[in-house]
Amino acid sequence: MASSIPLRPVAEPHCNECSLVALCMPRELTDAELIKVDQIVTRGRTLHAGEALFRQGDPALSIYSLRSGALKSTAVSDKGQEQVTAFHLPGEMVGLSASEGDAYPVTTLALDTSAVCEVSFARLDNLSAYMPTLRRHFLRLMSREIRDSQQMMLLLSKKTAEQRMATLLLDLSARYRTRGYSATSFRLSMSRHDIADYLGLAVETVSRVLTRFAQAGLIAVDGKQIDFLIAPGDFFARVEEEF
Amino acid sequence: MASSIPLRPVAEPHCNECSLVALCMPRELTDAELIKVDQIVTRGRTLHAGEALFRQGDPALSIYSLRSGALKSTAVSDKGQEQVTAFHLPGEMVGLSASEGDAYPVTTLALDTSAVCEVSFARLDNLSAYMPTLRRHFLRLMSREIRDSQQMMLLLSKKTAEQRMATLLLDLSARYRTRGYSATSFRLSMSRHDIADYLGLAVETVSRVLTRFAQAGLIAVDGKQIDFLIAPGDFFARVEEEF
DNA sequence: CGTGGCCTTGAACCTAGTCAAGTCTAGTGG
DNA sequence: CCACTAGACTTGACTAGGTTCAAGGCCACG
Repeated sequence: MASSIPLRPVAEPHCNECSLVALCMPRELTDAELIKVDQIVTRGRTLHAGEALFRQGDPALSIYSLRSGALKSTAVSDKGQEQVTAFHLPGEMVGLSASEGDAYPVTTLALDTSAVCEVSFARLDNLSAYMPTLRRHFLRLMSREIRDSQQMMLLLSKKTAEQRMATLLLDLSARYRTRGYSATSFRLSMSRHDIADYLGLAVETVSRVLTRFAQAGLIAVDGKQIDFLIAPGDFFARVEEEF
Repeated sequence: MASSIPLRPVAEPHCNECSLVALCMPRELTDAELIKVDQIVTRGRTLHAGEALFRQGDPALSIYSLRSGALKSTAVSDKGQEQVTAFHLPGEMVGLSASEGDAYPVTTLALDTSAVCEVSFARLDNLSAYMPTLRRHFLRLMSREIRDSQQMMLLLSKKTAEQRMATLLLDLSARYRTRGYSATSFRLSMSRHDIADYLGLAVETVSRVLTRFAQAGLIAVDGKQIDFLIAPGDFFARVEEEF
C-alpha cells in the first residue's frame, strides 16, 4: 500500500536540513534568511499521545510547527461541548488562532507521538520586520486558516453526513499526498469520536457512514486503516449520486 | 429608544479626525504614526444596498474598513449553497480572509448604503515593516477572525436554533453598544434569509424562533426592529431554561 | 483471560427542513 | 391617492436526516 517515499522529518536539527521546511516556511527564503529563521526556532519538544501542546486559556507566547506525528485542536464551550477545530499534520503551523500574549483559544493535543518546533511570537515578529517574505508568509497562513474555517462553516451548516465524511477523507488524502505519503491508503490518527466532534455529527453517524461507504465499494475500512477503492478524484461524485 | 449618542463617522476625511479610528486602528499609535497610516488610506467609496465591495474570485489587492452602513460576506459552494460568513459593522476591517494577490474567497455586499476606506495590501505591508504596533494590530485582527470562525463552527455544529438566534442577537447588541448605539433597541440591517444563511437554519426556522422569543416576552419584534424586553445579560439564561 | 474503551448496529424519537398557503410591505405606475 | 405586484416574512402540516438510547462486538493491554 503506502507506495510513496515518506519524508523523514526527524533527527534533522536545523531548518536548512529539514525536509519539511518547504511546507512550513516560504520557499522564497534565501539560505542566509533561513539561517536567521533557524536561530529563533527551538527544537526538540516531544509529546506522547494524549499530551497537550498547550491548553485553552494558557498565555500564548509561541506558535509551533509540527515535525512528526499528528495533533488535534479543540475548543470547548461553557457547557462542555467540544468542537474539534482542526487536525494537524507534519509541516503545518499550529497556534495561529492566538494573539501574542493573549490566551490560546483552543487546546491542542497529540493524537500520536509527535515532535514540534517552537517559535516565539516576539522573536518571529522582530525578524519579520526586516524580512518581508517571512511577514507575508505568516499573513498568508493566517488568511488561509480563516478561509479553511469558512469552508468548515459551510460544511457544518449545509452538507449531509456523507458529504462531510467524504470531505474529510479527501482532505486527508490530499494532505498525505503533498507530504509524500499515499493518497489512497492511510491510517486515521484520530478516533471516531474526534471525527464526530470535527464534522459536527454523532459518533454513531460517523460509524454508519463509513460502513455505508464500504458497502458501496468506495473504500475499505479496517479500524483506523482506510483504503480508497476508487480514485479520490471520483470519490465525491460517487458519494453525491449514491446517497 | 435609541437613547445613546451615535458616533458620527461620515464627512471626516482623515483618520486622526475619524471617530472610528479607535475601532479600526490600534490605540497605541502616535499622532505621527497615524498620519502615516492616513496617507495610505483611500477614502470615499460609497456602496448602495446590494452593491458589491468585491466578489469571490476577484484579485485581492486591498482590505477595507467600514465607515458607515453594514455589509455581509458570503461564500458560495460549487452547488450554489450560500454561507454568510460575517456581518460587518462600522469600524470593522473587511477582507482579511484574502491573501495579497490571491482571489477573495468571499463576496462582500452592502446591506445598507455604506461607505468604506480602502487600504492597499502592499502599502500596508510596507508601512508595517517599521511600525511594529501596526503589524501586531493586523496579526491580532486576523487571529481574532480565526477565533470567531471557530466559535461559529461550535455554534453550527452544537447549538439549537434558539441558541443560535440568541447568540446572534447578543452579538449584535454588544457590537452596537461598543459603537455608541443602544444595546437593547436596534434595526437588523439584514434579511431573515441572510440570518438563516448565517446561522445555518431555514428562513422559516428563523421566523419561528423570533416569534417564540417574542411570545416568551424576551424581545419585541416588528419587522427588522428588535427591542430587548429583558437585560441582554439575562437573555441567554432565559433562552436556555425556556426552550 | 478479563476488563475497559472504542467501535458498530438497531430502533425510537425529535429537531429542524421542506412544502404549501397566506399575509404583509414597499415600491410602481395609473 | 390608490390599486397592483413582487418579494419578504409568517404560519401550519408533514417529513426526514441525524441524534439518542440501548445493546453487543472487538481489540489492546494488563
